[in-house]
Amino acid sequence: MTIFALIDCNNFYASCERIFQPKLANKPLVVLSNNDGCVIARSNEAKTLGIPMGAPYFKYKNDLKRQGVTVLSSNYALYGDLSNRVMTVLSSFTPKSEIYSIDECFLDLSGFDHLNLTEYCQYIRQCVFQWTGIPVSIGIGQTKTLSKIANKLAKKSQKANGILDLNNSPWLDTALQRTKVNDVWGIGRRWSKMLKSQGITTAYDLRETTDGWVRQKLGVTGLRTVKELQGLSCIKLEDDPADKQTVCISRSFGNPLTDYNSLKSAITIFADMASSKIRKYGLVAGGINVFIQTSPFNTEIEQYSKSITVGLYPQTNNFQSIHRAALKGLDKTFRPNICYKKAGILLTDLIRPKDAIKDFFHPYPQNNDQLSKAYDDINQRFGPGLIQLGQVRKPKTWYATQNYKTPSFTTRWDELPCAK
DNA sequence: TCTGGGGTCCTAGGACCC
DNA sequence: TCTGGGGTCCTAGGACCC
Repeated sequence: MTIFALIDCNNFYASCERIFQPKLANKPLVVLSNNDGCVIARSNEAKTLGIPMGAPYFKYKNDLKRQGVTVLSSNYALYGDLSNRVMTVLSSFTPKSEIYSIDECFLDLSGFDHLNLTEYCQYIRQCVFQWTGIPVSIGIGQTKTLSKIANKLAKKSQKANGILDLNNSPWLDTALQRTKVNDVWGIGRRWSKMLKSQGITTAYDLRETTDGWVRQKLGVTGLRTVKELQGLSCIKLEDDPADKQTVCISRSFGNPLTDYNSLKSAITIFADMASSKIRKYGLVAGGINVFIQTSPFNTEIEQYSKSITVGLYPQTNNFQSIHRAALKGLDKTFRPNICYKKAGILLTDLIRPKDAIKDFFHPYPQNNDQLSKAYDDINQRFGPGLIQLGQVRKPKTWYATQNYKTPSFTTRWDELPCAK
């Protein structure tokens, strides 16, 4: 029998910001998305004030000010670094673990049941807090889905003190009854709406449905979720993460773009970022998808959205080849006199170069050639974007400022915190 | 004025094969 | 008038996750 623990960092981005600004402790705090567009993280105090997830900042700006909420732009360098630290600590407690997202990690606790799991997890929790400053909650269950539910309840309950073990627990049914169906991992907005219309409102109700009905209404994915609720583990621990299949770089523009050259400049930067990313993974791409679109929120203007795929053959991660293909894609999607609000590129069909089909007439897939490597090294050493292909480095006019960003405390020498 | 970014998996339908 | 059966591959779109 398997036993899973799900460790989830409490209000992760907000907690990261508080480490270096202790004065923010116990005060309402929100973190905004790129371009300071909308709220993507909230401290408990901000949640209590009723600020919803995804709230557009411009609509809530005055509210937030009035209520004394601290507003910060997102600082991914900081969050990424602290995430690595938390994951490193967690991986030392069990031989098998899976990093599930920037702030979540599954541990396989099978074989640990001679211990009191609540006490063991309490110890893990204390270590993580002491060594990284990040508070976490831990849920334990016989399947990943049940450990998710346990985690959610552990966060809510004062009594739980951050840990809830639903493995062989007499409280399992009660826990499922107290979990709304839309809070079940794998049940999103559409499905919960449909389920509620059928009188299925809790995780407990969902667990009691018949297989055939679920299979018909929710497909094999939904059936898997129901089986997991029943205690049958269907979603395994992925402790050896598979290579990525796609890598995407996209941004919304602070100010919409209409001219070809601005768009070209943006797409060039996206292509550079994406190719650099797959070089880091040691992968080559077999295709690139370029997409540009207007704002779906602006109903006044003509809507336009277009994406196009350009094949890369032989597969490559060379920055010039990917740049060339990206611009070819842009030429095919671009139409003049349109207000573009968002653009991006997607590198697809990613493979390891050794897995490429050998071709008598074409060279071996290009992987980390000297020029690309020099390019990465320079940008790594002097800061991203120092050199760019085919354009003079200039301010990104299309990128609105992040007005409330804290320093990259842990990843840049010139932004280290200073003790006075 | 101002609404994130990056992923995965599944399914349905069309093109094409023998 | 009558028009098989079985399969693969690809793509677009829809669902979900954080």
